[in-house]
Amino acid sequence: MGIAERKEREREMRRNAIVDAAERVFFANRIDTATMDQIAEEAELSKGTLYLYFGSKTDLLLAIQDRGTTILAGMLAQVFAENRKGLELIRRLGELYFDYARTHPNYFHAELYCRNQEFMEEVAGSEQFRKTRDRRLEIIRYVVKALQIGMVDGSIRPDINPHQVSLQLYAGLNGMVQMHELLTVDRYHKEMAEEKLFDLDLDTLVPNFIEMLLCGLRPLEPLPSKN
Amino acid sequence: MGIAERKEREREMRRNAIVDAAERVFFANRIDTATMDQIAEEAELSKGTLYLYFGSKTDLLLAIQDRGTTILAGMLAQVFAENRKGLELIRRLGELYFDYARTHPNYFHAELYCRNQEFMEEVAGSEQFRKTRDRRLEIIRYVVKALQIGMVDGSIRPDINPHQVSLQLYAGLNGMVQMHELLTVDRYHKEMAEEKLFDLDLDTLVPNFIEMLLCGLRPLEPLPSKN
Amino acid sequence: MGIAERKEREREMRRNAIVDAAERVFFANRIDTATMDQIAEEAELSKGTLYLYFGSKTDLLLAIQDRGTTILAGMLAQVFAENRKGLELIRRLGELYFDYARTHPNYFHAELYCRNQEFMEEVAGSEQFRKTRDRRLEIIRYVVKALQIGMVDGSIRPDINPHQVSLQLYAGLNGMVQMHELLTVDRYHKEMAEEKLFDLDLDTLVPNFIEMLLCGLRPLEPLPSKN
Amino acid sequence: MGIAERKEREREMRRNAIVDAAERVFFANRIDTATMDQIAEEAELSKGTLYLYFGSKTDLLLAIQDRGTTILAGMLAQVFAENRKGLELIRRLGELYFDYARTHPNYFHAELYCRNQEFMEEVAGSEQFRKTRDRRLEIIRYVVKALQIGMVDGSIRPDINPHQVSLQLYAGLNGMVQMHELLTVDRYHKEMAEEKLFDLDLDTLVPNFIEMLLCGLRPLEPLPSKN
DNA sequence: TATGAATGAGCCTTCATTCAT
DNA sequence: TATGAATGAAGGCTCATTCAT
Repeated sequence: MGIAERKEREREMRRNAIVDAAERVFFANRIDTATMDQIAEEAELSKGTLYLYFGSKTDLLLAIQDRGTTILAGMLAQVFAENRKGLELIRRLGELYFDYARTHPNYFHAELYCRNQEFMEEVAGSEQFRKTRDRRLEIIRYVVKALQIGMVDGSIRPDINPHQVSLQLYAGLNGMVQMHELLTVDRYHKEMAEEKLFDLDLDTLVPNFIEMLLCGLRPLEPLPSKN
Repeated sequence: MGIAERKEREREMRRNAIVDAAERVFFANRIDTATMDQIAEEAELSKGTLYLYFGSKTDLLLAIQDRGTTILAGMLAQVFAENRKGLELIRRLGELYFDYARTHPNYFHAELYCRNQEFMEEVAGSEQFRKTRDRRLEIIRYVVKALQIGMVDGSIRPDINPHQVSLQLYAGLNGMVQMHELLTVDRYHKEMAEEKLFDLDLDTLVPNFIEMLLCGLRPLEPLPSKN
Repeated sequence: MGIAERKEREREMRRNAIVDAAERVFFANRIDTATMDQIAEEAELSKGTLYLYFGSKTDLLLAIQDRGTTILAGMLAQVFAENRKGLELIRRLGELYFDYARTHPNYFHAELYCRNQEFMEEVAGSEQFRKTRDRRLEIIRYVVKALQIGMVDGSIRPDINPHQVSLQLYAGLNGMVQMHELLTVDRYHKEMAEEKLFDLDLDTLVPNFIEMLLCGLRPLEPLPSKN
Repeated sequence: MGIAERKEREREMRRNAIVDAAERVFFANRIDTATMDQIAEEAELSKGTLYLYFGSKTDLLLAIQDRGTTILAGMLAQVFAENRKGLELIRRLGELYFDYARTHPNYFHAELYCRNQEFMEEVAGSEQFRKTRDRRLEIIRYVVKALQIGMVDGSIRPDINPHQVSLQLYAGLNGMVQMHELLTVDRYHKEMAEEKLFDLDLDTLVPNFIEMLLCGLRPLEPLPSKN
């Protein structure tokens, strides 16, 4: 018994070590220039061994993405521990997503890298992909859950489709955070921000956007209650 | 004189013919699998000639993106011809952006393909890039303009920073439309939509999102006016 | 003693089981695409164990070839049980070789696969190879034997060198049967046969060839006997 | 005009130079161990250039085979210049095939290497292959032609199917020459020959075999000559 | 201006074999 | 005896870009 378990444990550790090495390589430079040779060297393992644990370079990237998503899911899960109104939960989820993007820029960046038709077409069918996709859906389910809570406690309009809106919030916020990343990191957008082509405040850009989104969720008529 | 002009005209035509060919190739399959050989053959030109007109394969892609942006700018410009309130202009701009994505999926897709750190890092410094970037800013300036109009005519809250908000609207809507594209095209998201993992209506997803954004732009207190 | 014997017996059984598995894998697709991993899985054994019984992948193939040759030898041996003239024996041996190729195409094919300089160079020196080679010689000795019988009973020219001729018959027939296999199996030759590039009858091709060979074995002057 | 021709000529020369280099590499060691890197180095050309002229390593091998077949065809063609009876033509064709195998062992060896199901399956469909195959058929057509001549001039039985018999002669002789090559070159068969396991005379082995084949072609009735 | 032959670095993946346990 | 994780060399092929003509 113990022996099988130990083997399993060791295998898992090695798997993790490989992902660690892959992260270092993928994150060191541009993701698309990383090579399996580099990763093998970084992991102090032969290239063949890499393929013992991961079917392809892409699977490795997917595993990294998975780590990121797991971290994010962990952050979001805690929100529900506190007792809050639905709208407030939504705000917190949004803020945490932004926090995540800033505290784990590499993971966030890796996700962006993978989120395009070309990449997905290549990946479709991989086992690793299915796993990653499912974990991804979890994230959105948190939003659905928060919306439903809000619809019940009255902090959110009761006439919305929580599935539809969760996706809108997720997609919209994602676009905003992605833009924020580009403005922060990228030479081109940096210019735009710094050269004052536009008058921007990078610190409030995303939080304000979240507030903007929340406006659309609030119950339409606070007036009747006034009566 | 005439000679120089004719030469210039001819050069421009050939340039266009090359971009035409590049489009056909890039759009025929996955963008990332297109090769300069294919483009040269499609253009019935030698590979060397391609490099006489475009510094790199990337520049070619940028030129295509530029075409798309030009089309979009043309669509948006017309909005201002009509006499509307600022908020209404914003709505129209949003709707047109969505229209654009649906009626020119290839151009839209090309833009998405280019909007990532890896690609931009590679492109930075290219002449073509500067041109494309500027045209891109034009788009956002339309939003700024509409916001300013609205701030004056009272249809939009006066206490916003139009630069900041224009970017929020642009980025947020972009994220939403990108998601819409994935849901429409991609197997993975298609599943999500069709298998009813989520209860979605792809036709109203984006329009409703636009309305949600507008909520945040409306003047805060319609109440006083009621009194 | 009993223990040592049992162990030996068990070892032999396992060895056979491995060859069984190897056959299934080698014969399932193209011989050259089979891998030791596949064989190990098919044998429900670890790869390491395979190497406990066979020194190399090639040895495994050699063992398979050996099986084929053993089958063939068994078929040929029976010919001598019947009481026939030498020339008739030769005819029967030829026919049986053809029968063998048709009834055991996989074994025959494996032999062809191994019968080339490249393969043999790699194999030379292996124990398994020596064994296979010897069994192969057995086959030719049957031909020698039949020739000698015929030289005595007058059905075959007495002025031949039976060693030399046995090899000629073996090699010539082998070339013919190999061609027959290609014409039957291979797309390219199939074309040739079917598209009537050549007017061929695959059923009589080999038998007629055998008769052609027999012509050269018959005593030169049937005339004197006429007197 | 002249310019296009010169280019074409240069291209052909380079193509030839590449095949030259490929020959040197393929023939230096075992055919199956040659690599494109080696060939590129030998040709003092980049690997990429190789692929400009040949679609694959296999095509290169096919081109070499083609050279061999062309040489053989050239040798055989001359036979018909002389005025001979059909049977004599057949004998000459057989002798020349053997000559070819001895004077161009590398080409002959290359052909043997390619003549197996595995290789052909891989090659099927290649342009180069079609060319090679056609040239190969030419060879057999010479045999058909000689047979037909013999059937007319009475030196060959008139009741044969020349297509069928040509293939039998070709295949049979090929098997014999292949065996001769193995006996000459290969360690294993060499042993057999030298250790007197068999009493063989390598010099007469093939010629005698040809005579044996001819026996089957002669008109059935030498009887009339008795009159 | 136009050509297209040449480049050559680079890349992912495969697999027979070994060896510590 | 049996395992299976690890090896690592090998290998065919691609393609953006250059440059002599």
